[in-house]
Amino acid sequence: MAEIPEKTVGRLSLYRRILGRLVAERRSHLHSHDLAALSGSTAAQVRRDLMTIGYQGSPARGYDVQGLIQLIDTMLDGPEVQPIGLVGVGNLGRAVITYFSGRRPNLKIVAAFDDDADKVGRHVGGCPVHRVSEVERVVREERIRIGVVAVPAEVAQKVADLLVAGGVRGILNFAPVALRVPRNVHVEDLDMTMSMEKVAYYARTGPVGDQEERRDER
Amino acid sequence: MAEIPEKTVGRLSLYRRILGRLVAERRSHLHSHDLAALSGSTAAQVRRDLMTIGYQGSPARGYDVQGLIQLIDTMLDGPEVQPIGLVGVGNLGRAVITYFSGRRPNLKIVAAFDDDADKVGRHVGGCPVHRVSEVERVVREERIRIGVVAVPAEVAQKVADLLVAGGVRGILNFAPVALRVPRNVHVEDLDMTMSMEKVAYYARTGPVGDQEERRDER
DNA sequence: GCCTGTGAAGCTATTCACAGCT
DNA sequence: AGCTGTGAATAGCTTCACAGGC
Repeated sequence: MAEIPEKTVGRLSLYRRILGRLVAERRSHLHSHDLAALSGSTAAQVRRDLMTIGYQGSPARGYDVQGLIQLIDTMLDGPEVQPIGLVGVGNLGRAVITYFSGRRPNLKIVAAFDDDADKVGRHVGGCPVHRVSEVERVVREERIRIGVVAVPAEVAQKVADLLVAGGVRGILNFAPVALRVPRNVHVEDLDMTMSMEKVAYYARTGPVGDQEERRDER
Repeated sequence: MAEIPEKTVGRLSLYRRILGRLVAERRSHLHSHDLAALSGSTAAQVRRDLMTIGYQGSPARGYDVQGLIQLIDTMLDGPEVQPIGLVGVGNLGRAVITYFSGRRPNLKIVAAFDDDADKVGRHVGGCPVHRVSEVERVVREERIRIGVVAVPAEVAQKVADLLVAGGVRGILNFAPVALRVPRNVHVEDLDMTMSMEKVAYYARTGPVGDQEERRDER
């Protein structure tokens, strides 16, 4: 299977979500420009992306919604369920657990970790909370391949080390630090502060253009 | 003032945070490769970034920490405080409010909005919660320029419209939809599902390379 | 006519590599 | 020797534009 470029993976994930909604509306086909409008992209971009994963449409009907979803599923998720472990059950951690419960059945948060005595031993969103010292053991035993770091910056590296020791292959990192991990572990940073500061910058200096033009009319 | 490219803005925000920690450690100067190591970037990248904002170092001592922080401050934040409004006081909304309280004094969440009767009229993290129907009025009255959308996807567009009507110039969007806004409003998407799916993809297919190599040794 | 698939062009971002300074 | 500043080269990503098909 060919390597899919990072940006493309992101868009495919977005396309899939949009297509899921279309299925609910009994829509069976759509054209590249439809998907472009719905995803805030361009028709050429959509065609290029689908080309990368080798999906074929027909000029007459466009792309088949069901078939496309299925292909994206196999490209991105693979066949089996991927168990996920999350460290840090604060507001953010809880939000993440809630967000994911049931949303993508193939990506399942199966264990949470926190050292707050009020949380250990209980369940949050159907997910058992263990002590942080148990990370390595549980990750290994449950064959968890993906870790979520939702702890303060000060302890993020320590937590990442534990996850890696347990054998995770990917980390979703909410802490605003550059984690050091072995090469074969993929880190995806999701940094709220950085995003907020980007918005602030563009809100302050951005284009003072015509009020009525809209993003997706390109 | 020149336009700073989007990617660079992100890295500058990261550099600033790192430099802040260095100040606490009484470090007065650092070289491009130091900042590169701390931020998970490369020395050439750091030099290029600092060049774009016109900061000068000396080959002997490197870059002055305090001066650099100050320049990034003026480049990114501007002089006055930017008030922020947040819609959706669920776990995620609360996490965002907590995250930002006090962290960057120039970016202050001054108003929250939710329709849950248990929340309206109370304070969350020192921030008053209004009814969603009040968004436009409060945004206008408080001169809020930045909105945070932390509501479910179904109502995100409606909320964005209210924020825009009130006059925001930038939106930080946590909802997994492509918001349609006027051209002069900057939208920054922060999509957990997408990031998680990216991690899952790379965790599954990523390099099976040598266990011991580390990210930042380039 | 309007669509897809795609080579080629165009753009943006990153990295190289080296002159110049200390 | 080791650093910064930067033109030039490279790599990566997006858009153009058009052939081919219904």
